[in-house]
Amino acid sequence: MRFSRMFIPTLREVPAEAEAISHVLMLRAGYVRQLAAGLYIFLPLGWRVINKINAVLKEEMDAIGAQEISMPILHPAEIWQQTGRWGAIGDEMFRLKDRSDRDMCLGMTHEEIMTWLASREIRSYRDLPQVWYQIQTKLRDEARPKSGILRTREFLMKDSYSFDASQEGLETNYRLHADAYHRIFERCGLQFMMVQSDPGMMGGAVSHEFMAPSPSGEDEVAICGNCGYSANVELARSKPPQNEPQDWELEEIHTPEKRTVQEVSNYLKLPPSFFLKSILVIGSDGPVLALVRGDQELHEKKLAGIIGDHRPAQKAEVKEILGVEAGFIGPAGQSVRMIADNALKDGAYVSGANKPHYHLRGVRAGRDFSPEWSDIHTAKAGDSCVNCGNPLSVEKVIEIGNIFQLGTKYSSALKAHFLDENGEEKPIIMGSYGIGPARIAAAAVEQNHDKDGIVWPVSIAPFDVEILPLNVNDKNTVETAEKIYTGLKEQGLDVLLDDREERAGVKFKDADLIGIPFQVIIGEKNLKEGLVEIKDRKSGETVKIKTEEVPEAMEGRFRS
RNA sequence: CGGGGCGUAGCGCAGUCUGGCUAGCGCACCUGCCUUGGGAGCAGGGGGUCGGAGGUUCAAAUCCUCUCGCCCCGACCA
Repeated sequence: MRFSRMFIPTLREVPAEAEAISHVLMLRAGYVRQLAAGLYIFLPLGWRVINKINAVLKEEMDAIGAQEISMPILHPAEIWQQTGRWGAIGDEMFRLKDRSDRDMCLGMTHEEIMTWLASREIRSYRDLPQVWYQIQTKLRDEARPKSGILRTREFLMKDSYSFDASQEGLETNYRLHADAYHRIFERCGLQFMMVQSDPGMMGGAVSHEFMAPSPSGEDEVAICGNCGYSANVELARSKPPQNEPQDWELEEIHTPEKRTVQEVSNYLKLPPSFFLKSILVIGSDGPVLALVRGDQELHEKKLAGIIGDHRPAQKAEVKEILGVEAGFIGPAGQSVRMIADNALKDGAYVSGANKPHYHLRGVRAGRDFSPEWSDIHTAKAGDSCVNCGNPLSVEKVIEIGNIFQLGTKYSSALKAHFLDENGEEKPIIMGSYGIGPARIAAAAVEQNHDKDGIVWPVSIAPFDVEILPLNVNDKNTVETAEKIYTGLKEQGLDVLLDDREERAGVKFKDADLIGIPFQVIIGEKNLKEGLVEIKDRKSGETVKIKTEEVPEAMEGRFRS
């Protein structure tokens, strides 16, 4: 491809709207343009990257026996109503009506439609297993699209769905997908990890996420460097550092106007970890007092996993339900439902005394209050691993893929049944598996760039080699460039020839910005000695070689 | 949806508080000359409903009201 004829609108300056590094670089290097919030155009370079990623996806999916199909994006509401998601999903679903006033929606995922197909076509255990996938557009009316192509309202997704006759079959397909995902992300040159995740509204019991560490990531994972435990902080369990044992007698302490843990902590000169934080929430079955240690944060989702949807109590409600104003509440003597974090099982604590301007020192679980126990705090760096005790670290990550064991949630709802060996009718056991190609691209840029621009992993770069004839008015330079260009193409490489009539500096800057892995630099002076340079974009290393050695040198770089 | 910021040429911005000449600067773009190893130089040139609507005023990019859009933080996120 000739640079002069390819649409590569590079920018010298950073567009004001871009914040995330991948966003800035992909705009500047001419890979994408924004149409509206969360809607992106992929320009020729960007689309080449996506296609390279998709090719890897297809190879690896085909390799585990998955079959590519294509589903509509426009869906009838009826099927979504049958699984209950028409009602369960809120504003995030794009909804519309067709000309005959029939409710429709735009597909945000395809469990429903895939299961609908299975329900009509699969009759017998002999038809199973099946694994179907597609690489296709999803639409979600995100509350807040952000970070360029990391979170958009319309995006491509490789989604696959497995259909099995048994749990063992599901587990096999789940493992096959996990293995394929490892190969995919490795081939795409990403640093990544597989972590336990919360299945959320997808339903099902087991799920994992594939996470690429990056400061632009929206998620956080807790990682144990010792035993390998890793999980999204949404469900990561941890043990906060233990307190020194105290032999406090139960005693009321006057704490005038001191309400928050921080205030009382300063006042009593006692670290927050010796406090017991009481948080009253209102659930669907009434008020619940959540108890966490003073240095920990309550995790809403973990609590929701136990009591369901809930909201914080208002000040008036606190007084009405517990008989004391907020800031001085504590578990001792209260009779509402209590859920306490495991960290509070041992030791003595300071809590509110349920009496204005007083706190209680020496409160002990079992003696002074008897809650239900669970892990409801947010895991944070420095907490200990629940498996091995090693300190956990917490990292920001981009979610690049996920896998779910769905079970029979969708097959039961849509009557996707099969007859087993005994002639018994059973729901198909399903799994679903997703990867976002654009997120792979963005994560690759986040993880591979320098001050000059993008440094693409070879496997997903838009081109393998860029040729830079520095002076296109020099006949010898042009002829050499053309010869090398033709030769490399014949070798099967994707080659970009910067044939523009630009000064050398401009070509160097653009080449580094665009980030193609190798540059062949053709300058007049070297050429007089029959030499050209090959630059490795990643290391910055340059070697001079004879013109006729270029094909061999490039072959060597791509053979490995 | 809550909080904050921004909207002036393709991009980056100044001008807005304190209304007043023909709306300005850098880059990009076009023409010519020149130059060709890290975003050159000189000369000339094109490009603007100042996000939109309404209002105040002799006069509005600037003040007022409404509205649309984009970004960031939070909530949300199948």
